[in-house]
Amino acid sequence: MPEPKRPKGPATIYDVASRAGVSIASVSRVLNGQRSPRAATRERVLEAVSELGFVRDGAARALSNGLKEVVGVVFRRGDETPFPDEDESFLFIDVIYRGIDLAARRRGFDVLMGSVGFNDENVPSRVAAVAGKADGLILHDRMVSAGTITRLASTVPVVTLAGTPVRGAMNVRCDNELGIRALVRHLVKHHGYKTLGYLSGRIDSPDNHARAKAIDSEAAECGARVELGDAWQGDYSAAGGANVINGLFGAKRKLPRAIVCANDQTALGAIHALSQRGIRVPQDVAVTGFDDVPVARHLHPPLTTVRQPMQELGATAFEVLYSKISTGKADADVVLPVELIIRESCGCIARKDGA
Amino acid sequence: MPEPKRPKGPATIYDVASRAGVSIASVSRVLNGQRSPRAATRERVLEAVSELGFVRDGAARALSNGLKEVVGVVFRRGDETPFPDEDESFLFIDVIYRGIDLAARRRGFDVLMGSVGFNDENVPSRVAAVAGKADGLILHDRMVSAGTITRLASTVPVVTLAGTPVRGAMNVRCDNELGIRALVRHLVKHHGYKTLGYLSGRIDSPDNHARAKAIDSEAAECGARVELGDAWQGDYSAAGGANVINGLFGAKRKLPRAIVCANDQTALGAIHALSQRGIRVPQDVAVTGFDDVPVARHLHPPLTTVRQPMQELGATAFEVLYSKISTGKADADVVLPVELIIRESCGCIARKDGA
DNA sequence: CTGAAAGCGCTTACAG
DNA sequence: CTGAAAGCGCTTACAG
Repeated sequence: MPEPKRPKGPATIYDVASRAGVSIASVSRVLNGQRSPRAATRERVLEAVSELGFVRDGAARALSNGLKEVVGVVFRRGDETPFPDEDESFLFIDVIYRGIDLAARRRGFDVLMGSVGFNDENVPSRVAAVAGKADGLILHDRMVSAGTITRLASTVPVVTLAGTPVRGAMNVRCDNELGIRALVRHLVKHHGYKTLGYLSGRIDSPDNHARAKAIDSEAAECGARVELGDAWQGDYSAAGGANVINGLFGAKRKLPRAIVCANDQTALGAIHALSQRGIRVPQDVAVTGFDDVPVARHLHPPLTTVRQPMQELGATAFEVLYSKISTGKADADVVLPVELIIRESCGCIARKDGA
Repeated sequence: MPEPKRPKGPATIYDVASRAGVSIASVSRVLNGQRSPRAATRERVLEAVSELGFVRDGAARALSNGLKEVVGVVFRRGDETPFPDEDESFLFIDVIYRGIDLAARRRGFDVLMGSVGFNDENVPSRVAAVAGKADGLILHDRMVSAGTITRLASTVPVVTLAGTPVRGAMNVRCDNELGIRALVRHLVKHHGYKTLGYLSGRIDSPDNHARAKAIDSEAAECGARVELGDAWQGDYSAAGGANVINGLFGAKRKLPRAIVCANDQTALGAIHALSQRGIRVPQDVAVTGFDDVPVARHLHPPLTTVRQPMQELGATAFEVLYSKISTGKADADVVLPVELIIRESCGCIARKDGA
C-alpha cells in the first residue's frame, strides 16, 4: 500500500499545512493573498494544495469571517406549465435571475436560488432558511407579509423586487405608473378607444395595485371609461386571463373596446380565449400586455406591451444589496424606467421588416 | 431607553437560549425537532425565537453537521445577446436550472448558481469556490478539464451534464445518437434528400462530437452523403450558424439539400442567413435544429428539431447527486430519451391547429 | 428531558 | 514573515 495515509473526508487546511511544513495560518495567508508570504512558503503551500486537490470549505470561511459571499433570492414559481405557450412564462423570472447573476459575478458573489411553489406552505420558513445561508436577500413582490420582511431585515439586508417599499427593507421596481399612463394615452388618444377593461393580476400584488390605480387615473384624465373589479380578476397567468374572458362571456357582458392586461401572460390567455369566441384582436377588441416577454412579438397579433428592464432590475437589486452589505448604506426605493412597445394588438399596423 | 440591551449583530442561539432560560442545546433541539423536548421548553424557545426574529446561521450549521443542503451548479453563459431572437438562447440553461431547482426543493436543498462567462479566465477557481460552498456540484459539459473534474470529484460529488462520463464523476445526458439518427432517417428516407450538411457546435463539446458521429454513421447507412469539417464549424450560437452559411457562400460552395444544425440557435442563424441570400427554407434547403427551445415553433418556417427533456435533465442530475450525497452510491451514466419533433423546416407541411 | 463541552474548518489579531 | 490560539455559531455525543 504505497498510498500515504489517506484522510477520511476531503483535505482540510491542516492537511495542506502539514504537507507543506507550515502552519495553517500561513496556508490561509497564501490562499488569501495576504501579507505577502515568502516566495518559498508560497510555493510549498501551492504545491500541497494542488497535490491534495484542496478546496476551502465555504461554510468554515463564512463562519470565520462573517461573509458568505452569497446572495439569496426567493421567487415564486409554478411546478408546471398548464397553458400552451406558458412554458415561457417563467422567463420573466429567469431574466431577473440573469441580471442578479451577472451583477453578483462581478463582485465575487454567488446566487442562491430558493424558489417556492405557488401552493407551498411554510414560505416564511423557506425564506428564513435561505436568509441563513446568505449575506443578503432579494425577495420577489409580496412573498411574505410586510411584518415578516421587516423582521427578516433585522437579520440580513433585504431588497424587495417589483413591490412597494417595506419598513427596514430596500426596494427596486419598474415605473408601473408611467408605463400604464403612456399605454392608456396611446389607446385613448391615438386609437380613440373610449372604453377600457383592466384584466388584473394577483390581487395581493403591489405591482398590480399600482397598475390598476394608474389606469384608472389616466383614463379619467383622458376621458375614457374603465372597467375593473371582481369580474376582471386574473392572477398573472394565461389561464387566469382566459378565465376572465370566458366569465365575461358567460355573464353576457359587453366587452370594452380595449383590454389592458396586467402582464403579457394574461394577455396571451385573453387573446386565446377571445379568438376561440370569434372575437378579432385588435379589430373588435384591442389587447395589451405588460413586461414584453420574448414571446410577445411572436403572438398573433404581435403584442403591444410595456417593456420592463428585467435584467437591469435584477442587477440593480444586487447592487443595492451589495452596497448595503459592504457600506451599510443604500437607497431605499429605486425606480427603473419602462418603455412602451407598440406592435399590433393595440390596432396599430407594424411594418414587417425582417423577423 | 426601554430597549433591552441590544446585541451588535443578528441574534444568535445564545441570545435565544438566555432569553428562554434554557441551554443552547435545548434551543437547537427544539429547532431541529429532535428528542421531543418538554412542551414548556418548546414553547419558551419558540417564543424567544419569534421575539428575537432569530434565524439560524447556515454556515455554522453546515460546519457543525457537515451538510450545507446546497447544490452548486456552474454553467457558461454569455453576458450579452448579440443576435436577434437570441435573447432566448439562455432559456436552454434556465430550463435546466428549473429542473434542478424543483428537484432540490423537494429534498430541502437550495441551488447555488455560479455561472461563468464565455471569456472568463480562472474558471477552475470559480468552480472550486462554488464547490466549497456546496455538498455537490453539477457542471455543464466540458467547463473544465477532465483532470480538474476528477480532482474536484474527490472533494465533492460531481455530476456532469450533457457530456461524456469522466472518471470519478457521474454523468447525465440526452440520447444524442438516437435523436440524430431518427432525424437523419426522416430527412433521407421520408424526404429523399441525398446530401446533408452538419453545421456543428463548439468543437470541444462532447454533445457536438456525439451528434457529428451519429449523423455520419446514420447517413452512411441510409445512403446519403454528409458534409462536415472546418467550413461547417459553428459554435452553438445563432451568429455562428449565420457565419458558416455566409462563409459557404463566400467560397461559392454548393449547398447540400438539408442542413442539420447542432442546436436550435444555430438553425435560427442559418435560416436567417439563408433567407437573406434568397434561399428558401425548406423548398431549396431544409434546415433542422436540436433542443426544441420554445421559440423553435415560432420561427419561419417552424423548426423541425429534436426535443431534449431539459427540465428532466436538471432534475435527474440533482437526484443522482442527492443519491450520492445521502447514500454514497449513484449511477455513473444516465441517458435520457429524446423525441423527434417534426414541423416544417424539414419540408413537411404541418397542420395549422390553434396556435 | 436537559446541560456542559467538544468540535466542525477556517481567519485573524496578537506575539515573536 | 510566521506560528499559537481564540473565536465564528451551530450540532451532538456524553453525562446526569
